[in-house]
Amino acid sequence: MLDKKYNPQESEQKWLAYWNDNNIYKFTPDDRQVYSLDAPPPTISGMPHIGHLFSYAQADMVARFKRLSGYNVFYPFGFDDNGLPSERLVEKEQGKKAADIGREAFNKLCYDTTNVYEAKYKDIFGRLGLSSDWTKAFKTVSPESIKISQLSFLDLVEKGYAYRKESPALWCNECLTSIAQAELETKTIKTTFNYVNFSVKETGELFTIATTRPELLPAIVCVFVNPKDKAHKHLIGKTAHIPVVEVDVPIMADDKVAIDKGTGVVMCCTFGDQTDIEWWKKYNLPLKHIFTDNGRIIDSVPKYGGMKIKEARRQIVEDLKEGGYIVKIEDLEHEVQTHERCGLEVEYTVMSQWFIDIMNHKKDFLKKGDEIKWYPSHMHARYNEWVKNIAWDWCISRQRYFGVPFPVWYCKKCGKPIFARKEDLPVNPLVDKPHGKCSCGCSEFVPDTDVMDTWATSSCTPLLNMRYGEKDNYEKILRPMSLRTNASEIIRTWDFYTIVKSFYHFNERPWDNVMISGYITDSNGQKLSKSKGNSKVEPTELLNTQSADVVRYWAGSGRLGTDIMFSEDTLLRGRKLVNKIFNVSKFIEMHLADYEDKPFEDFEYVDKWILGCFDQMQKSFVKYLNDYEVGLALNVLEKFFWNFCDNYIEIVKHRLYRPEEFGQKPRYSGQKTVYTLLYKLLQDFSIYFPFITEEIYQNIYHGRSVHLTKLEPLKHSYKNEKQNGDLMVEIISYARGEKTNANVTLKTPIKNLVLYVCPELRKAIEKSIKDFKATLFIENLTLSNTDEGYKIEKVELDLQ
RNA sequence: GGGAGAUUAGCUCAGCUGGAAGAGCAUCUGCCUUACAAGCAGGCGGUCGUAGGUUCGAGCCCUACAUCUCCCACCA
Repeated sequence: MLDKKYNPQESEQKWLAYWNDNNIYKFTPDDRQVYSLDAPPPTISGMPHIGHLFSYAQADMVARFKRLSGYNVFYPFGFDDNGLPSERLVEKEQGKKAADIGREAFNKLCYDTTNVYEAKYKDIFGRLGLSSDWTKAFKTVSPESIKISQLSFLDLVEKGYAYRKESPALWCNECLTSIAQAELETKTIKTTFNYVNFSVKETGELFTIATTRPELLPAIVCVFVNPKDKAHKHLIGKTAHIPVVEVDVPIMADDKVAIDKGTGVVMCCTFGDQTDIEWWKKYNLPLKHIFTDNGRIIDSVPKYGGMKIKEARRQIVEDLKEGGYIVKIEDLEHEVQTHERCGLEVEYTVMSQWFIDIMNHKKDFLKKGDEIKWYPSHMHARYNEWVKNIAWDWCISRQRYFGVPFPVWYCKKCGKPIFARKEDLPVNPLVDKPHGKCSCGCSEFVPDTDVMDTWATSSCTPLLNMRYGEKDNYEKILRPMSLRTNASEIIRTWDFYTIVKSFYHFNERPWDNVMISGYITDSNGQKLSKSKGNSKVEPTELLNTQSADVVRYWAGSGRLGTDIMFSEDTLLRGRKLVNKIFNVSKFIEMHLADYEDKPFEDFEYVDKWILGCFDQMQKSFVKYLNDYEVGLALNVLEKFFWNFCDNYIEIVKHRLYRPEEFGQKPRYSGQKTVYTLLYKLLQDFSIYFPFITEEIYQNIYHGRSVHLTKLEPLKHSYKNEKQNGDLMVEIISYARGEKTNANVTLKTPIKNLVLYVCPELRKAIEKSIKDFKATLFIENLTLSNTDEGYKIEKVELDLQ
């Protein structure tokens, strides 16, 4: 028996335990077709926010739909707990930098800290009702994951897609590591545009250069002008003298210089930006690297050596002013590249690092992208845009501690790398020794002290899921996986890198489908994020005050890929819906006390009408879900459900209550209808509300779990009753309106109802005459004929 | 500057391959009706961002513009 009132907090705990104890979501391969989800392992960089609930709940809805559709659903959960995000969390909590704590101690802190947070994540996502197989949960920093990441790396080395090179790289002075292009974030900052006079050594002529980075004056290796620039082309071939630092550099020509930008003369430093690197390579310019790894000017630079970058900037401007070289200084707001993990401006450095080839295979990555179905489809354009515009190979070396180590040592004598043997993985080169000698005969080695980029590991999630390289693996069933789910911000990282790896390892797409969710925005329409501090409600608080089912209602509303506002209104709507589901179930349960399910087809007219409505709804419900449109599917389901409650139940209740008046068979027809439809409604709603539907299902249908049932269409589509049934409801609605307008209760009898109806509608009403009269409390009904539709001639209320 | 999306009722959002503008919230009016007052029945409320175009017919298709959001590129 269902309780008088539903207690979500109690019930949700109960079913969580039940699902867990009975392995309801456990994945075991069998003869069913597998549907596999590659859901994002959340980055462990702090507590999750409600945006996480949103996108993970949507993925779960798909998993649940596929399970109900008869697939054997593979839906593991993972934690992305290695790399910079976790390191920064620990540094923040400790109030110390990794380098000050020391590698070993720091790594231990990272393990401990991420464990604590993972338990919290697991608790929150569990409570949200994710139907994940937690026994298949993975961590990207576990020995198994390290092994697979290293194996993946070695495979790329073998195939020639990973290479080590001394090369310019993006460098973060705050995190003390190199980073990849995908980790950049643009930020608008206020700065100054400094117009500085340089002179031509040969003629003494002055010309002006505009720069936002005067501290780079000591790093200038060349000055460029556009060969078509009439004002400056005569400078080409001459020598520029740089004031203050007193250095001479050549003046050269390049088409890339924009004549109308700044002064039309550009200083080329090593390195101030991407173009500098291009020119440096193109013209084989000398290298003047003037920054230290922690953001200072190197000591060998006279006067400015040892200063912090910004300090040096101020000082150089001062010195330029003093020497009379500054023409003017303008305030400027412009966009700079910052590191997404810390928000600080990035610099460039030159060092030996591991790269994965991106630039030579862009076309292949685009092609693989074309083979994947993107939902919503315009997200494909975002992917294409990123791949087309990417300018660097993927630098995967990070000069950090907590992550997957490179299974590589370098020969002390000749510097040649020696790789770990695959059978020895996972290895830690700092502890383990390589197998054998270098080809030069030397047997002394230096370990690679770097760790891999976070994305180098998380791009392995399909590999982790299939247990790549293991004997007893899932390659057969998970190549490719069915669905990747994530928010749009990581298309360029997680999605892209996963495609890269899948292409290099298997020459195939990693998944058949990608489902991209939108963002949660605050009441001003701005994306919720920790850095903006506009995420006010905590997930736990939300789940406690609203119940998981209601939170999921909110998460499941709206169109796929569309941003959604955090809205109390939507939560209220969810609360009402969940409440209604419980109440109508209670009503139905009450009328099923003596019900015995047996084959029966001779339904009453109104019963066929509602069955037909359901059938029609169910078709579009399934269609939407097959397109991953969980929100639109919920819309049609919800609409049907309220029609079921407010119209059908109101009609059938008289028949259910009073068999002596209506007869046993019509009552059974009603019972069979509500029994059948409630079951199907519970199935449909179970995708969104796994808890309350289980509660009701267990009380009325007594199966193992509603989540292990199978969606099946009705035997018939009951199309014939749809149109005239709808018209009858219209008439009922009109008559109710008359009662409401008269300020009387809906139980007020109608003394006389006079209708003109078309022949088809007349038949319908006559077939359901008892239901019709009972619903409106009609004492006398007069039906007259008309050609088309109906006309309500008279509604005479009994106002006694 | 490049790419993507959005713009529909006071608010939050649906609106399918073009065919008489929808829901919830809010607001107003009734109603304790043998599941539900966290309910039920009704009412008010919209030049579908602007301007053109295609069409018998446009919220939907095309063009331009405006505003907002997201992603990218711009450190000269």
